[in-house]
Amino acid sequence: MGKEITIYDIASQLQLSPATVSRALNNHPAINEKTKVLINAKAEELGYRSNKFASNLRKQKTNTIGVIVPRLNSYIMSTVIAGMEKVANDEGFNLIISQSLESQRKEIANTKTMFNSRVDGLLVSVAFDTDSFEHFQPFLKKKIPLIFFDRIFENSDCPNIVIDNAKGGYEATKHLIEQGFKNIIHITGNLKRNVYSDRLKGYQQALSEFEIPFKSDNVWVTALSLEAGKEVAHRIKALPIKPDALFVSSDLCAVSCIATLKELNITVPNDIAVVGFNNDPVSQVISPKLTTIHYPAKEMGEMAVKSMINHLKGNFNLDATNTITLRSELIVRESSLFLTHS
Amino acid sequence: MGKEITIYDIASQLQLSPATVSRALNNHPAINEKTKVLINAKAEELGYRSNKFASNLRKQKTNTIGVIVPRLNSYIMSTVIAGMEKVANDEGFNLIISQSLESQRKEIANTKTMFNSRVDGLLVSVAFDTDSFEHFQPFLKKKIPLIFFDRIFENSDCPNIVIDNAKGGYEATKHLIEQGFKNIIHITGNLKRNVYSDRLKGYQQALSEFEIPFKSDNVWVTALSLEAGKEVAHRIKALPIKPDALFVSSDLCAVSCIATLKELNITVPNDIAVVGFNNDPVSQVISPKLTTIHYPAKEMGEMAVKSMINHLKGNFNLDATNTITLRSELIVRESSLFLTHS
DNA sequence: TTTTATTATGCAATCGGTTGCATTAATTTT
DNA sequence: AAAATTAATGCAACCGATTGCATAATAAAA
Repeated sequence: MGKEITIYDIASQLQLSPATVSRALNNHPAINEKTKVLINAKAEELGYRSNKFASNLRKQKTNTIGVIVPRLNSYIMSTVIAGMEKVANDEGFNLIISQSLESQRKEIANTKTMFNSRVDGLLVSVAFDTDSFEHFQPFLKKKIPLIFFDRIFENSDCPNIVIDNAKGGYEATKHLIEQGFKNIIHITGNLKRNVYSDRLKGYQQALSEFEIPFKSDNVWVTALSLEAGKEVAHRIKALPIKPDALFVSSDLCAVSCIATLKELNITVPNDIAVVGFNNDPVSQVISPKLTTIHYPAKEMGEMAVKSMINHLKGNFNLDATNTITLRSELIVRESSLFLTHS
Repeated sequence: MGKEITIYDIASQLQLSPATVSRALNNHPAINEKTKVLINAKAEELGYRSNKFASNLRKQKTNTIGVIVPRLNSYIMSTVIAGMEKVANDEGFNLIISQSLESQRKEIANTKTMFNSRVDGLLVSVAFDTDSFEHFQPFLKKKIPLIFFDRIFENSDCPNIVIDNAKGGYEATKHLIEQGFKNIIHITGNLKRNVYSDRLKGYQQALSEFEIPFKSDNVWVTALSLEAGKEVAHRIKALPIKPDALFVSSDLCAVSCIATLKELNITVPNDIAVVGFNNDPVSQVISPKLTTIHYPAKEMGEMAVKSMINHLKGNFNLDATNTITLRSELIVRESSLFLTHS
C-alpha cells in the first residue's frame, strides 16, 4: 500500500522513457496513438495519479485562482462562490478563498498570502474601507491577472465584472415614484464602493427625471446589517415628517427594518413602501413580500472564473475587456405597492 | 523583472550553501542564530518567497485540506466555511472547497478530485442521498485523515464533529409541549442523515416523556427548502384536524411556511406555533420572530479545521477521539408562545 | 539507391527546496 | 597537549514531471 505510482513506474513496465509517458498522458501530438492507448491503459491499471507539485514546479504554474471577498457568509457572496466553485471544478482549477471581513488591513494580509501562494490569477471584491490600490500592485508587476467583481476598484485598469448598479438604483426608485411615492429615503452602504455610489446615482437620476428635488439628508449611510435595519426603523419613527418610501441597498437590512417598523406600528407598504436589493431568499418569505432587484450572483461567480481561466489559457485577452456587465432586474412584490386605504 | 528569488540566490550572495539557507528559513536548531538573522534579512531584502511546489514535492505534503459540503450557499454552510477559512488561513493551510449539491454522484466525483489533488486531510458533510461509504475508502487506505462534520457518516470509525441533534430536537419539542401544544408536526429532511434522524429521536423522546403518543403521520420528510415550506403550509391548510404546533428542522423552511400559512389565514403562533432550527438571521427579521435552536456553525468550522491540523501536525491523535459535540441551545422568541386569545 | 522529410522516441537538464550524512571548526574533557 | 564532544555548515541525492534538443526509424521524394 501507500506506494505512489509515478511516470517512471509506467515507463519501466512498458520499456519506454518517462518523457514518452509524460507526453502520452498529456496527449502530445508527437506520440503514436497506439503508444498513448498503451500508456493510458497502464496508468489506469496501476492507479497512477499525476503529481501536481512536480508538474507545477516544472511548469511554473499553480492552476490555482485566488478569491478575496468581504465575507463568505452572506447570501450574495456564498452564491457567487458557489458559481465560482462550479466552474473552477469543471475546468480543473483550484480556488483559494479568503475573507477580508470588510477590513482593508485583513485584505492586505490576504493579498500577501495569495501572492505567496503564487495564485495564477486573483479575483477580488473589495472591503468597505479599502481606499488604497497599493496591495494589488505586486500582482500587476508580476503580470498576474487581477479581476474585480461586484465591489470593484474604479480607475484601476483591471477588468471588472459587475451589474449595472446605477440602472438598478434607477429602476427601484422609478418604480417607487410611479407608485406615487415622493419622499424616498435611500439606505445604503459606504459610498466609497461603486455598488453603493452607483445605486445612489440611479436614485438621483430617477428623482431628477420626475423633478423631485434630491435631498442629501435622505441618503443614510449604514452598515446594511440586521442591526442597521433596526436603527433605521427607530430613526424613522423619531422623524417629525416621515418618508413614504425606502430604497434599501440590501434585502436583509430592508427586511430587518420592516420588522422593526412593524413593532413600532408603522406598516409596510401602507405607511411606508420598501424596495430592497439582491433578491435574497428572505425577500420572499416575509410579509409583505419584498420588492427587490434580482442580483445574478451565481452567474457573476461563473463569469468571473470563466473569464479568468480563458485569459490564463490565452483564449482571449482580458486587457481588451474593461467591464462585463450582467443583467439584473426589478422584481415587484408587495412591499412597494401603493394601496388605497379602504 | 519578474525574476523569482530562490534560496540559491540568497546562498550565493551570502557565500553560504542552499542547505543552510533552507534550514535557516525553517528555523532549524542547528543553524547559528546570527546566521539566521543574516539570512532572513537577505531574504527580506530580495523579496524572497518560498516555492511551495518544490517544498511540497520534496516533503510529500500538500498543506491543503479538502472540504466537501452539500452546498455553499446556505446560511449554515457558508458560516461553517467562514470559520474554516479563518483557522486554515491563520495556520498557513489552504482549503479546497467543493459542493456535492446534495447528490451522491457529484460527491463521489468530488472525492476523486480531492484524492487526485492529494489533500492532506478531508472534511466532509455528506449529501442527502449518500448511502455508500465506498468513495471514502481510498482515503482510509492511504491513511489520509477523514473527518465528518454536521452530516456525518455513522458507523464509519471516522471522527465526527456535530451538535447534539437529539438534544436540540428534544428541547424544541419539550418547549412546545410546555407551552401547551400537544399535536406537534415535525417537518424534517432525509432521515438517512443523522442530523434529521437524531432530531426526530429527540422529538419522540420529548413526546414520550410527556406521555403524548407518537404518530408517524406527524413526521413529514421534505427537502426543507423554501418551496417545501410552502407545500407544508398548503398541506396543513387541507388537513381536517390541524396541528397546534410545528417543529421544522430548518429556519428558512419554517419561515417560508409561516409566510404561506399567513396567506392562508392561519396565524402564527395563535393558530399554530412554530419552532425552527439553526438560528439563521432570517429568524429574527420575520414576524413573529422565530423560536429556534442556535447552531454554532462558525465554531464547528473552526473546530473541524483545528482538529485536522492538530492531527496532521501530530499534536494529538484523532483516532482516539470519536465524536466532538458542540453546544447548541434553544432561543425562545415569539413564534412558539402560547397566547391567550383576548 | 541515395537523399530528404516525417514521425516517434529518448536523453538529460531543469524546476527549487529538503535532508541524511559527512566534514570542519570550536569547545570541553582527560 | 591530545582526545573526545559539540556546534555549525556543506555535499549531493532526491522529490516527479516537463521539454529542448538529439537520434533513430520509417516513409517519401529525387
